[in-house]
Amino acid sequence: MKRSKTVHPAGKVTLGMVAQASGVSPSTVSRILNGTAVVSQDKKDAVDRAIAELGFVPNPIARVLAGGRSLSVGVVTQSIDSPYYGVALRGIEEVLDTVGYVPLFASGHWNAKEEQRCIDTLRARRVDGLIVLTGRLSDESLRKLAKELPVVVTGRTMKAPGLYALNFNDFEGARLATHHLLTLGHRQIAFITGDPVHPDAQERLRGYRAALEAAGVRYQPSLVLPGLFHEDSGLMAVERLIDSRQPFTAIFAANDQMAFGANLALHRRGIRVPDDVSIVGFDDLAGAGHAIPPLTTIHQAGLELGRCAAQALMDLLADKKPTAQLPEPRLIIRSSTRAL
Amino acid sequence: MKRSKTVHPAGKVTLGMVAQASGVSPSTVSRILNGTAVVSQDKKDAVDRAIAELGFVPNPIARVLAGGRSLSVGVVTQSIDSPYYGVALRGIEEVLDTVGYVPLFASGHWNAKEEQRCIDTLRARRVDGLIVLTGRLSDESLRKLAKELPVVVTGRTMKAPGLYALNFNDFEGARLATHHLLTLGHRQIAFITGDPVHPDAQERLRGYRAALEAAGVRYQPSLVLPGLFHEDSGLMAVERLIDSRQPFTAIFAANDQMAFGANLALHRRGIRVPDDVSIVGFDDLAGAGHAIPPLTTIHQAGLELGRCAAQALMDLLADKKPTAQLPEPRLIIRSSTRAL
DNA sequence: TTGTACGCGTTATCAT
DNA sequence: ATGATAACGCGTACAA
Repeated sequence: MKRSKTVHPAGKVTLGMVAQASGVSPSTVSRILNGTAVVSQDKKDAVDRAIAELGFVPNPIARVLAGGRSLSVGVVTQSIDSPYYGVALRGIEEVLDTVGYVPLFASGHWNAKEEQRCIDTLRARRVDGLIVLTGRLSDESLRKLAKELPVVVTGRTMKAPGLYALNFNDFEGARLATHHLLTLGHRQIAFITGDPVHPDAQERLRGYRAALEAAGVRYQPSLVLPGLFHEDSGLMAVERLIDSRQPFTAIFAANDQMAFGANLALHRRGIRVPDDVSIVGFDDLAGAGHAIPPLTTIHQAGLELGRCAAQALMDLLADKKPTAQLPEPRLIIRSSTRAL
Repeated sequence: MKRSKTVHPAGKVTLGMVAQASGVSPSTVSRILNGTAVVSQDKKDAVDRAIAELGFVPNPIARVLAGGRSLSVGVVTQSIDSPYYGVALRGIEEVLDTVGYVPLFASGHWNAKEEQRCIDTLRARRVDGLIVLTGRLSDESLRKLAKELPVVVTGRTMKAPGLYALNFNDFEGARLATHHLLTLGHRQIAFITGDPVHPDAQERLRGYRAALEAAGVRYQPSLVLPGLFHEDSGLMAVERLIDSRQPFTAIFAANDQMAFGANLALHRRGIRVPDDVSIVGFDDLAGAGHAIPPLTTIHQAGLELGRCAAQALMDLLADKKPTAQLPEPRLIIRSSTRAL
């Protein structure tokens, strides 16, 4: 058996060469490649063979310039190294890969202007669709965008033609977390909020209050501390809380990073977790299970988020109605909480 | 004052239109855009004005098809959500952004075949250069690759035309870590290795042994536990160590993730850190400072790695000799180590 | 069902 | 210094 020639990695072999080698016209090759029209079986076989022989790989650049699909989708994330969105990117990559699509990532850094720039760059590269992971863009600009190309957005609830929104049930997650603490007998539960400009942060606060109310526990504003979703803000919040001499037996942090910070603040003051105070986080980051103590938290499947978003976008691109749904938040009980 | 027209995000305005509007030929516009040749000031002014008026944005797709630069560079990382390489990606993004380049990320999952696929995909998209973050590709294939386009590779030491290699001093980092423990009076220092197929892992083992030797402490194979660079392997290594009843007062883990796992294993057995045993990690991940206790570790600037790699590639692309150098490893003393 | 001819937006080459 | 022209590799009317 003769082996076929070495595949040229950069794709020096052109569609035209394939056409020539198989004795058909370039259009026919193109049609076979894209399934644009019916082609007789024998020509198709000849072309397939030529493609294999020559190691032909379509040039995506030429393809898109000629008006075809780029088989790429733009992903606007906030920070390429975000501990939470990172796994979502992996989920996206995973499903795109199975259908021959390629993700193009760009970071908006929680800044509407930058996000818009990312989108412009991505569109200039002719992505077929766009996934926007949360961010600060207005619903309005997203709506407009969706008129130009399919868009999947996470972290909000909205409806628009050409757009699919995927949102977590932050309210329910926070309710679950607080309810867990309540069940353990805690009554003085501090809450470290996220940056209030995030709708998520507001929803989580609502969930906290709802759980309190349902249990007949009075809501105490002095127990809610402003946070910014990062470790240091959680740490400082707890230091302030301790200094305020406001008694508390548990802390619910609006995300794991702040829970880690809170945990450290407690540790520094010699307060034991969970013996003296319980902590629950939110997100279930990769590190949560290996923290000391392992953190009880709300699992917010980032991986699922990515997968669902990608799947929904593929549906949109195929003119199918997306049906992907995020799983409901789940309480993961580990070792940072215990009965009073 | 009349405002200029709304910028068309997708770039419907073409170079040809700009040429027409400013009364010059397309070639002249192109020349001005790329600085390819000298153009008279008045024509340049006219063109610049037209560009601004029309909100013209060059189409990168057409640009590259026509044989120009794509102003994009491919980055093959191992996992898009790697806690360590993630920040390197940020570093890359950061410097590319300042010079108008765009990164295209692809994940090789520590698999030479997949890495090669990534490279092919990236090259098909006509990236101007390539950054390969460590990985399993052979030096040989990298060398060949570098003949086709500029390549920057991290995690190995090699020289080849068109290629620039950037490597950490893993040996010195490990030596530093071990030496720190030795200085604190520890003599029975366990070492959790990384996956031995990584050259890094071998270097770190060498550094550990060298420090021991320099201090006149006997190397005990029973104190070195195989690990796989992730938390669970660190955890299991320590469980095995404890069960072996081999006495030890300190642990040096070849990366932070394994150190976290080790820490958890100790915690589960009621062994206190650093009171009973000291731990030092390697990498200085984002979470290391907020671990309980905050982890003493070797700082291996991932951000710098990314920045240097990007800078070196930009140099290569500009036909300049890259000079970027990684900073030497630094010992970060936090709270997981203490004198015996 | 298949082929021809043209266009996508830009850059390189060759004139001038 | 500037312009005309021909690629770049593919998709798609349109014609056959």
